[in-house]
Amino acid sequence: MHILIVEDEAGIVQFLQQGLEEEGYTITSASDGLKGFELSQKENFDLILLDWMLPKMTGLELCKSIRLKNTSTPIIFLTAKDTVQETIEGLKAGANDYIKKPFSFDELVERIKIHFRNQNEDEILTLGSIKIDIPQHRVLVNEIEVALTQREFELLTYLVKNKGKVCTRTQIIEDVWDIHFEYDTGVIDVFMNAIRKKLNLKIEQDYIKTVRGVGYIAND
Amino acid sequence: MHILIVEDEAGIVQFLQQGLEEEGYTITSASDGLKGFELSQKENFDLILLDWMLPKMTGLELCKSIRLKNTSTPIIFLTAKDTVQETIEGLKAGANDYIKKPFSFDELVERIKIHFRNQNEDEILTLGSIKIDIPQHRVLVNEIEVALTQREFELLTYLVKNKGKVCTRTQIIEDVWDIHFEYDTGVIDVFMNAIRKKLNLKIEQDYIKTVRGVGYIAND
DNA sequence: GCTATTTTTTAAGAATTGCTTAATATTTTA
DNA sequence: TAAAATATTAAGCAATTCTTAAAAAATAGC
Repeated sequence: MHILIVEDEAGIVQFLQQGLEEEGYTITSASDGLKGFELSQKENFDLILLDWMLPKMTGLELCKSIRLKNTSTPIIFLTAKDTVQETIEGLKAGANDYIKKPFSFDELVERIKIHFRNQNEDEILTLGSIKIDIPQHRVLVNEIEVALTQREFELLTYLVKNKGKVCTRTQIIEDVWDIHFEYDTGVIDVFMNAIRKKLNLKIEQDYIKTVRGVGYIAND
Repeated sequence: MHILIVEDEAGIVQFLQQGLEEEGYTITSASDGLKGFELSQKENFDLILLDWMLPKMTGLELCKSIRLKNTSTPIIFLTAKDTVQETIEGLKAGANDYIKKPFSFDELVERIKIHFRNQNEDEILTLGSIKIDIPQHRVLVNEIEVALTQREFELLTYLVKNKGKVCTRTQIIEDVWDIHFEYDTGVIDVFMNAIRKKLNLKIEQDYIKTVRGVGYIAND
């Protein structure tokens, strides 16, 4: 789990980083709002911790900017601005939680955990007769194991997690390949082909359909 | 959106119920932990508000019990137990937020809204008996799927998004085809024809009308 | 630390699908 | 009724996707 900390006071960053790394998180930090924004666009973070008062761009502006592009990554404010009005303003900007300084580190950790709780809940995904066992990293078709490589597994899992929704090629490149710039390539096609072959799916009638000009969609 | 309030002080229940109903929520309340548990199992609530000190079963026990069966419904504690230890205990029991009394009603509302934010992401447009499911990229006429190509889908969606307004040929070429110079062609006609055929629309009386000399208009 | 193996990516031709044009038919309006 | 606008159809062309093979990169074994 990768957390972005945007905070200008080095002492607080150090304290948070050390504590959260001990909890098993990977930390990246930015010392001003602009750097924070750039980082948030370049990488996929699982959660973002935000101070309010920041150089170059306030936490509030940063929060709103992030939300324009991405509505799902949890954002937690961690700030000395402690009035009810400010809290409400922060939440309205799209934050998921608002913690006032001084705060308890243990409470922060608990409040972070909330957002990761239901993530590995779906440990076994299904798509028709296909079972994806995430902890065991295995894929079964009609109870018979099929060996997939890492990327194949990730792509399939991504499609199944978004079952019923079209996944665009851009989204797939962003979320599965973690590439955040225009990238014209045929990798997706190659991997889709490999998955279909290994899982023995026919293009026309089967679980993963091509949506021409857009991407792919999984459906039982 | 249906909210369950489990709280024994009638005054608080009344205050919450009235305020939240004004916000457009449907409220059901229980005055002790046991009733709260039974209700939570009988009905599907979208969110649960929980006091800690309750007759028959404490909020903490109730929270844990609910979580044994259901991990997704958001639970918010609303309690006078205000120490860090208690907060952590509440969150560890599976709650999604922990608000201390006395609290600001406006902040409570904002914190409730957080949990409903990403719900109306699934955009479904309608035009009479036609449904356009954007995330699924599907079009249904009387619940029967009709296969449209990408351009057909975009054109139809554009017209339906501008339901009730005339879309001029120039606007359509600009917004759907992304062509920003004078362009004299019959493409639009060809696609309108294809859409009408596939959706089985009659020209004269149906949902998409031709506005001679201008463009087209959609209306239920 | 080098080699063998597996996995990922690139690239290129084949197949498919859908877009556009153009030619013709029909409808509307003056 | 003639002229203009829209509807309809079919065919060539363009773009996307599929498939395969081989190169590049990463991983594992010795």
